[in-house]
Amino acid sequence: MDGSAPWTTTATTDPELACPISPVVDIVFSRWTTPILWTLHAHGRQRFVELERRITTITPKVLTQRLRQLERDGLIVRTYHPEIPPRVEYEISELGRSLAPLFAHLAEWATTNLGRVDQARHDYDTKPAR
Amino acid sequence: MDGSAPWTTTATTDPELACPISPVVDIVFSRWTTPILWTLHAHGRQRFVELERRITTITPKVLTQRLRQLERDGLIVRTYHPEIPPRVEYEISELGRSLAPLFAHLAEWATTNLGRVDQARHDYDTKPAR
DNA sequence: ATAGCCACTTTCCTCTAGGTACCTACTATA
DNA sequence: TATAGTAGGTACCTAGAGGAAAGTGGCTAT
Repeated sequence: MDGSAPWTTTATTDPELACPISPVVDIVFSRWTTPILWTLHAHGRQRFVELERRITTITPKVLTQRLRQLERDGLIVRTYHPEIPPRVEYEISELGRSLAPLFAHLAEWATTNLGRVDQARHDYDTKPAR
Repeated sequence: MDGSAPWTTTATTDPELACPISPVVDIVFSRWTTPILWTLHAHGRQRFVELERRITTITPKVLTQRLRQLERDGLIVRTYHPEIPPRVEYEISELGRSLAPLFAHLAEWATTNLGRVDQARHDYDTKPAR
C-alpha cells in the first residue's frame, strides 16, 4: 500500500465493484440502519421499546430485522436479561463507535450543503428549457 | 446553532427523522450513486459509454435514471454536444466534489474495518449457542 | 378475570428499484 | 444493404424491502 489517497488506488480492474465503498454502503447506509445507529449513539444503551418510540415510523418487524443484522455485523451489542418481563438492551459496539466521526462528518455536510441540493432541484425543475 | 457536536444536537423532537443524516443517505448512498460518483471522481469527465463500461454490471436504463437524479440534485453536470454522433459528457460538480473527503473517509474506514465485520459475521454464524 | 407489558414473530400485502429486451435517429464504414 | 456506434427511451416483469395487523407467552396489576 502506498501513501496515495484512496481515490487514486482504484483501477478499472474490479469487475463489479468499481467502487471500494459499496460494501460499506450496503452495511451501514440502508434506510433504517442510520437512524438506529444514530439513536443508539445519541441516547446510549436502550431497550427495544425505547428505540421503537424514538424512531416513530419504524415497525417492530423491521426494527427486529435491522437490529439482528447490525448485531451480526458487529456494529451493536445485544444483551438479554432473562427477567420477568424480559428485558433486552442494545448498545453500540466499539466497531460501531468507530463510525462516529464519519457520521459527524456526514451531518456536517448535510447542514452546509442540503440547501444547495434543494436549490439545484428547484432550478432543474423550473427551467425545462433544454 | 451552538458549537456542540452534531451528535448531541438532535432531540427526540423530529417525528420521522430521528436522524439528521437520513436525507443525505437518500441522496448520496443508493445502490448505484456511489459507484457513479466514485468513477466520475476517479477518472474525470466521461461519456455515457465510458461509465457504462467501467461500472460493468449497470444497465443503460438505470445508468440514465441515476445520472438524471444526480444532475437534478446538482451533484454532477451534464454537457450535451449536438454533434454527429451526439456526444454527452458527465462530470462532478463543485457540490459533488465537496463529498470527496467524505468518500475518502469512508474508503479508509472500509479498508481498516471491513475485515472486522466479516469476522463478526463469522462469529455470529458459527456460535448459535444462545 | 381481564387487561396490559415486553420483545418479539408471523402472515399477508404493497411498492418500487432494478433487470430484460427491444426501439429511436443519425451516420460512417464495409 | 447491413452492421456498428452513440445516447438514450419504453414496456414489461421480478425480487426484495418494507408496511399493517394480529398473535405469543409469561407474568403482574386491577
